[in-house]
Amino acid sequence: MEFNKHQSIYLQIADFICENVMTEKWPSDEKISSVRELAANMEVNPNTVMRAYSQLQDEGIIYNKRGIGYFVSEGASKKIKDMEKEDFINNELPKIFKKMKMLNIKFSELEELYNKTSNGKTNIS
Amino acid sequence: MEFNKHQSIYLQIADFICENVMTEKWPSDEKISSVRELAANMEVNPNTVMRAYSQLQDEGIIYNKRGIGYFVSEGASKKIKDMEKEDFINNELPKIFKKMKMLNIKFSELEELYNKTSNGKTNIS
Amino acid sequence: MEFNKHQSIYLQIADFICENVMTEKWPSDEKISSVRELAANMEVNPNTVMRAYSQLQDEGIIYNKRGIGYFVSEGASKKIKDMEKEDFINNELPKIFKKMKMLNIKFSELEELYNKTSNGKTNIS
Amino acid sequence: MEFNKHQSIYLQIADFICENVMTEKWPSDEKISSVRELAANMEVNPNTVMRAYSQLQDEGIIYNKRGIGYFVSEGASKKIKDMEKEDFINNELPKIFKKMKMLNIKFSELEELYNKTSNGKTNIS
DNA sequence: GTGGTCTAGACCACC
DNA sequence: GTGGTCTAGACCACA
Repeated sequence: MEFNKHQSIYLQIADFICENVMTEKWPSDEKISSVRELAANMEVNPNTVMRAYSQLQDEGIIYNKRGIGYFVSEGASKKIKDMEKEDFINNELPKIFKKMKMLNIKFSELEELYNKTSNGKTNIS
Repeated sequence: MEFNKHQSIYLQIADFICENVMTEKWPSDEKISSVRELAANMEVNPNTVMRAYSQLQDEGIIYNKRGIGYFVSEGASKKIKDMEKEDFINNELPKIFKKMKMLNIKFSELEELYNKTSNGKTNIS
Repeated sequence: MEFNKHQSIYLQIADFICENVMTEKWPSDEKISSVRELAANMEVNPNTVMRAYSQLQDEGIIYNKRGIGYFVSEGASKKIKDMEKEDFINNELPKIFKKMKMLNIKFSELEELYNKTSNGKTNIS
Repeated sequence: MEFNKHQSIYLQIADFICENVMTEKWPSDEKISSVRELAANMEVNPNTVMRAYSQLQDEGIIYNKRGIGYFVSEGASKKIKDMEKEDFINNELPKIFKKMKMLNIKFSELEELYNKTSNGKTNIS
């Protein structure tokens, strides 16, 4: 895994896990990789993975069975989706729209770009 | 000036300058505040301002006349706009669209939100 | 390490590193001294070393693994050589030749001097 | 006049004057531009020109007649030539040769480059 | 342990 | 007056 240098690694790992949970690639009550295993895969210090897991546990996304490992919480997928959606609409979108105005990007251009990126992936729908 | 604690001060100063240059509030060849002066205004250490100035000089946004001060470069406004636009389209938008898909937000919803935020500013005036 | 007073210390440190990289005394992906360690060795403030490292990182000569340290970039040796060679041929040589003309030094004299300095090192060994 | 940003302006002005003296474009006992005049031409602070003149006066390259102006000293041309030649041979050349070795530039390449730059300018001689 | 940022204060060369 | 560099020492986030 490659890391963006402008964000801490543990947050990027947490995001990576969230994505897998949200898309239900890792469904509820599934055991996720052990700290050491994931650390080895990602070529990262186990402490760093641990920190990501702790944070997700605090947020209720995953839970821990002592001596066994970490598991995806019931309803975690929906929970993440709701949180992210709220953040997206209330915090991110306003910034995006503001930036578009500053850069003189019209909404119609956005539509064009959206259609371009969608093509080839979402045929027929 | 108030600073966001999640980004370094010198970068926020650089952004602040970029905004003034981009909007041409500070036109080409205009002298900008001296290091010490800006530092005093912002209640910040001169070294911190210096760091912002140095970076902007490296990027060609401002230039220095020795013993006199820093000045806005020719064409800096356009340069910043181009850089930001490129970054927006190539880096930010793909992330946004990806997120929208994950969150099942349709483009039509985006349009709605856009129109909402635009109202009150662009109507009748 | 002793520093020349006509050039800033951080630049001399950067040059020192470049030399070690160029001659491949420090090969690719080798970890270089930590900021504090080098600062202690050179009896210099860590900030000063940091500044040298930052600049070299901007130039792509070294890279950073967070929390671990700085490493020599892939191909840095060749990169430095190319940069220096280009500078030598395009910027330094023209000045040298111009000076020679002004001082009425013929190319044959240069050759003589070159052979003199080479002697003692390349003869018989 | 355009100034190199890596050397102080007053030194570049001094060099400029030396060149004119050395090539005898400005012969002995010729009056040179007044401080103000040169400063205006070069778009530079008069203090900066003054500093260059002072240094050249200290070195005996020019002399001052109070109330009248600065003049080129007797034998200044030869004097400069001798100083520069000595410096060139004893200080600059060794550095140049050292650099050539580091960059694997052979003397024959130097010869080639020399012949290239000389052509077109020194025809027939 | 690592780097990264910031402060306070100093000194210098230069304009 | 301007910028540029350096020091000493602090604090923080991160691995």
